[in-house]
Amino acid sequence: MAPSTETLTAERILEATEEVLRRHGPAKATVVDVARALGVSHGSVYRHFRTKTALREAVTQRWLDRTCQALAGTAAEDRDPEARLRDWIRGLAEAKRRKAADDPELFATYGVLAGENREVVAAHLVDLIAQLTSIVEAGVATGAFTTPDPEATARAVFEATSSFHDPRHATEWQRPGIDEEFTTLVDLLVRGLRA
Amino acid sequence: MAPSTETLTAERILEATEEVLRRHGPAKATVVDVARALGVSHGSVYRHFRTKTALREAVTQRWLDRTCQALAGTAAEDRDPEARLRDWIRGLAEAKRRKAADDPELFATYGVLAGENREVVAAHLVDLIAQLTSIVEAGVATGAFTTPDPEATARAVFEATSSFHDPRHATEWQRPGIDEEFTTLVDLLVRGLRA
DNA sequence: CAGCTGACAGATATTGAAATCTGTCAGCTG
DNA sequence: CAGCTGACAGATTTCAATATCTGTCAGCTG
Repeated sequence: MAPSTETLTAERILEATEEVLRRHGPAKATVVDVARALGVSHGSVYRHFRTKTALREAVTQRWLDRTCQALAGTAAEDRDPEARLRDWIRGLAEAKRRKAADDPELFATYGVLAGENREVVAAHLVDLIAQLTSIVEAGVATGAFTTPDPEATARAVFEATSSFHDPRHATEWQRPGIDEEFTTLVDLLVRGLRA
Repeated sequence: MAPSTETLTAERILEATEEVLRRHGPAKATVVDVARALGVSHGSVYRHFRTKTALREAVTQRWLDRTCQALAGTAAEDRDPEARLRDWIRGLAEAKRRKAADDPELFATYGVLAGENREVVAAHLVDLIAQLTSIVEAGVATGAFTTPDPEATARAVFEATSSFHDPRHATEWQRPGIDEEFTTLVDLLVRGLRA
């Protein structure tokens, strides 16, 4: 790849890393490949990321943050909490399904990265559950929902729907009738939440 | 291992296969190992199982059937459906957790086998969901539960609790507070089921 | 002189030849 | 003669030599 005149930034390295991961897959993507894609020596990459592990961690976080930001809107809106809860969960499930369907190889690659970076994933889940908690709390405030512990309930709703958003279940997202199954489950959960 | 005077049966081969899998793990367990453990030539094993794949399938089914049978009792009892539903799900989750905790390596081995034998697993899930459906139907009959489609609802309850019984989530079964999370989720689901 | 390069040591991955395994079957054995 | 054996061909796995990669750093460059 042609050397660039632009400054070498962490962001540019992360972009190149994602591209290299897309091309080569998680097993064969090397720091040397990333440097080559940027037209620099691999030593320069190490100036921005201490280790290959740190680079992979950062690219994983970047990927997860994108999902988080897309949902933050729904979580912060000021309207019917029940509808927002439905929209939020559906948004999460559909975002994941779309990514898995659009580029299965890249999705599988990030599945591997997620497995390598449990702590980054854990922090991501904390973020997501915090968003969901805020919706449940809003529902309790309007009297739409009843629960002694909104945080625990939000976690329960999140786990209950995990087969529709956890990448480990991605192979099952193609079966027919999955939309009906999802709706049945969300209906059941919402009934359990209601006052 | 000393040659045995007993007749060589499919069941004896399956027992030996499980032992070999326990000792060597899924990657290194060979048909020759199984034959050696039984004191016969590997040709004899092929008299009972057409291929190594068929042998692994059979041993996987045997393993899954044991769980199924343990739960069939709870599903068939004649008492309060709500309590039975709670007991059944808890029984399923605890059986899996116990196996994972007692012999993590063997559990991981069967995780690999399950991944290799999706169809066997699918049939197992059909069985389990049928059991759960019979409990939900009993609840609808007594008026304890309300649902337009007991089978779909049973499936929803099964999927909702999958993070507590699906082996792919086994790494999370050690975290503290998991019992409370399980109880919170089952309470939520039961509330949704009630008339 | 801030940022980059490229040679280097140790760690990791690739490769291809040798060893082992799978699945078959003609013939042995009780 | 029903059931088992063991030699065999082709497929797969192992292993050790070879190549590549990671992470460092002294020195170059703009």
